[in-house]
Amino acid sequence: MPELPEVETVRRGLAPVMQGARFTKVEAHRGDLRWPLPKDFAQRLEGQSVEKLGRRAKYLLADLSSGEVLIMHLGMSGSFRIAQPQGVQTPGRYYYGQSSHSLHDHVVFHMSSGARISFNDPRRLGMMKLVRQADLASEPLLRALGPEPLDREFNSTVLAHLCRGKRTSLKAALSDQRIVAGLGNIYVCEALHRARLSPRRPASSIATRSGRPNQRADMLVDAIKAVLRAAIEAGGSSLRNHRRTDGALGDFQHNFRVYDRAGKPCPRRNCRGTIKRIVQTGRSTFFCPLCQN
DNA sequence: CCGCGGGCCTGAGAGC
DNA sequence: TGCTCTCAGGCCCGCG
Repeated sequence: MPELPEVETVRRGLAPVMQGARFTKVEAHRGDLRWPLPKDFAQRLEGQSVEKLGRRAKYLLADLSSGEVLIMHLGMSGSFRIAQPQGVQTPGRYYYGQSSHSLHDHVVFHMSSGARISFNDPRRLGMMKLVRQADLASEPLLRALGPEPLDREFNSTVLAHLCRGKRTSLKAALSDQRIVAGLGNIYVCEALHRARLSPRRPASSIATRSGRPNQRADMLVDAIKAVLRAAIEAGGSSLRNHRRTDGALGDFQHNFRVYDRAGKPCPRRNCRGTIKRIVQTGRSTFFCPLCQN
């Protein structure tokens, strides 16, 4: 499921009930996620409080009072749902007892804030891992990640430099977490359409031979930032599994310009093209062959 | 270094 | 109704 906007939506939902709260009880119903949970997973969390819930790329990072960091990834189908205890009922929320815990709720956090947080992941391609804070910089999952696209430091100079000399396609380059961290199949397609760039174009073509950004690089960076901001604003995109932590759907899927719109007219003003689906590096790419060059 | 394909999993939807 | 096939928002690994 989740790309940067979905993960950020989840982070914003979880932060109010996790930050400053303590794990009073942790249930690991299934430990065989993408990688097995450590045997002492629950014990290492129980009693610890969450000092901060952050995000890096598509990873959620909970800084714990123990000096460890809980790294969480939603894989393709992971989601978190918050249930509030009876007594602090808010309309539209799920409550204890109303849906106790369902088939794919593999991990459940009970927090001192009163919230019960369930991690649901049908395909079990998600993961959780505990590492020492001091080891975070050398953590293999995070070490090679490229810049955060919404940070100031992500600009056309940086992107052009990273794409310099790359003969691989723009689509593949933007999907590569080492070049820019957090984009996935949807937002790469959407950003390229907004930037009017063909997904088939060589990545190197956004840079001059010496690695300086050209106009295409400027367009692309603006498009990436714009689409991610808009998607976060909309609470992410709900196709199959993504939900906000209160169970509500995200809204951004209604704003897709190309993703999953093969055969439909290009939404760009005055463009008479038809959205096409092709396969690149084993994944569907959607684009308008007329206005994306 | 690079691209590609396979693998990890389950479930939804299409077609027969 | 039920079977089979394909595909899905991610990412790691090994091959050539």
